[in-house]
Amino acid sequence: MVTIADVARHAGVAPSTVSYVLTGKRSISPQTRTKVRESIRLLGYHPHAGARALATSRANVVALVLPLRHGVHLPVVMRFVTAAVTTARRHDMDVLLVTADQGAQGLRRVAGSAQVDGFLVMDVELDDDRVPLLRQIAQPSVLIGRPAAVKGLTCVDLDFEAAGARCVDHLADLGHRYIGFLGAPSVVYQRNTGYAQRTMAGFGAAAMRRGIASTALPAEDDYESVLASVRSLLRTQPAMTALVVHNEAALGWVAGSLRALGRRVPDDVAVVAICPDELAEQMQLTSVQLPAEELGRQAMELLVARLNGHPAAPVTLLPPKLSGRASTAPRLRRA
Amino acid sequence: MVTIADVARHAGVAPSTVSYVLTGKRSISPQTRTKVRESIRLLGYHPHAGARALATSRANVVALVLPLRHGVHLPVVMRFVTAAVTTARRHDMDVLLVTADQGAQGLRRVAGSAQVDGFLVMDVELDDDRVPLLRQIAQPSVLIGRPAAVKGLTCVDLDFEAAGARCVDHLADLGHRYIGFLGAPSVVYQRNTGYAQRTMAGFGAAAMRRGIASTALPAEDDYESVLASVRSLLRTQPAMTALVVHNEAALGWVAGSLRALGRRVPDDVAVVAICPDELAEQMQLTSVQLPAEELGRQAMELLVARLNGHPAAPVTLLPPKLSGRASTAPRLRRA
DNA sequence: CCTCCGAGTTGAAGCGTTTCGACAACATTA
DNA sequence: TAATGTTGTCGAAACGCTTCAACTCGGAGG
Repeated sequence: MVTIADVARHAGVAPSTVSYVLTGKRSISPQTRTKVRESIRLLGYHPHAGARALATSRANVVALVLPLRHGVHLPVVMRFVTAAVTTARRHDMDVLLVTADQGAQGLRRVAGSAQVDGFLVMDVELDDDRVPLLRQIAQPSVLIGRPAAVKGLTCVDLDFEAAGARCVDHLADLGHRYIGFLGAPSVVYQRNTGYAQRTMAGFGAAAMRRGIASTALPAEDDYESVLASVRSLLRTQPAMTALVVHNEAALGWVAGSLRALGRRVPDDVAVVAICPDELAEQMQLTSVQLPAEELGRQAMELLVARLNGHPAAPVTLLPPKLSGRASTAPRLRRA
Repeated sequence: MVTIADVARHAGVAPSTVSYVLTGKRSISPQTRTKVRESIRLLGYHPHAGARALATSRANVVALVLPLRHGVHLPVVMRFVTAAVTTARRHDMDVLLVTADQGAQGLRRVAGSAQVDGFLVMDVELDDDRVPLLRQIAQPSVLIGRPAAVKGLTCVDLDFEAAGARCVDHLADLGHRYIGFLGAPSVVYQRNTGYAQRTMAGFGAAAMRRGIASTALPAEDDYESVLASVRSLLRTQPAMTALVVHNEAALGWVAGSLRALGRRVPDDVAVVAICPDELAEQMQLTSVQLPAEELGRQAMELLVARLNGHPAAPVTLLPPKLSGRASTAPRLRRA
């Protein structure tokens, strides 16, 4: 391995001078600078990351903690990952992959060994057992998702309340007055999953605000259950002309269920989904997107900022974006 | 930060003793061992990764180089990643994420700075510009995929020849005598993508071997093109009763195209896909799987073996597995 | 009884950086 | 001219760990 001493010898200067050329922390005469640069190039010198980490107590690596639970939409995770990595690289940082199955234990290990300078934790739930740990450790962290208590944390999330509301507004603007909501499986609401509850809340509040009748039900992810839920919605509210679906797994069965119950999309019932854009595109559904790239980028930027000592707001919410597609159409005024 | 010296002081021994307790490289009396262990636990000591890397010239980290090209199937990549990470952790290694867009340049940087002990490179093509570099650098590497020249490398791959052949055999056993092959978009064959060509080759050879008439065509990934390709296949070989599809993007249009041309699946034309299992499951297609987990696991095991100085075969091929589903059915003997 | 040996422990020398204080050499000010 | 900065460079001391050579201390072997 070629060391800084080799470079120094080759350039006829002291090792410290080489270091200063590299870091720019002291003024160096143009002559020596170019001489050193040349030696570095010639010898193919790369600073030893470990040595540097030891000397500076900075690893220039951040940990990316990924969920691998069954049920997370993998393409979205990947999108997020690439955005995060790209952003990290732009700040000369590398990314260490930590899987959520390693748990709080794994985080403690990585943090304790000073392998990373910070953490980016995806898929944080309302009551996440990693949060207390993240508060303890020396390294700053940024969370994707929003736990119950965000004090002292830095969280980034899609504004799910606004997303739910956005769906209502879109449908209301089209003339719909009776709207249904098909949510995640009931277990998702049972374990405290923030985004599901928040979407519901936003949906409900918006409907009230616009004077619209709304009904909500969870949906399991098989055809029979979806059919049952949709039937139940229609029975409760026979005049229902629009449906908001916040359940990726159920999405595939919604149109079929409606059809089976004698309703066509969008003529009889309009559908708006809250889901990854590619799914919506594939099924030609009007949808509110899950902005994976934007989340990844933002989260990493915030983390880098915190690493550089800048403060950050506890919560950053991304505004929802709605893309109109074939599953909603202007509602004709009825008699 | 709590250092090894702190632990040593607390336990009343020398730092070196603590180190030996940790690494087990010298015999330590049971008393001191437990005493030291206790101090470690009490103080919450974790060895500083950088310092360790510096002293041992081993980072205990491997780089995972991921493709992010458009067109790779993200869920498969994720599956692969999780298997690789899990396996790495089992050997007390961590994983540094490197995206392919950082190119050979990025690999050189990571290798040069001794950040990692080895490389796991996904999605290697026949003529990959990273291969020469991988040969040069100090760290060993394992490739997923097979470049043209594998001498001195360690590659893991699905046996695509066998996969192509397996499809033919399955269909031949069901009584089919005229089989078509719908391949990747032609650009994929133009740039040298090993797996596509190998599958074709295996398919063709098996057909010859079984005395079966075969025709092959590429397919672009929109409905019109797929339809055109299928029509063309049927025109060339009107007696065709089975189709092997090696094109994830086209998969969705195949049944539709056949239907549009008056053929039902599986009664008129049986279909076998070579694709990720979940896609096949979703569309109820008989398929040869892409064993992402197995590839990830095997690749990482091989890499770890090489890191420990064990030699490894240049090429490890995983046998294809076929899962029967609704898109193929036994062929009735015709008059 | 002396020597030799092995088990257990230690001190110190690295590993490759960064960074602080010191020091020339020269320019500026009083 | 003497005092005072400024600029560019250097030497040496960390940073926290591993590991080698050396040492001590019982016990076994002659």
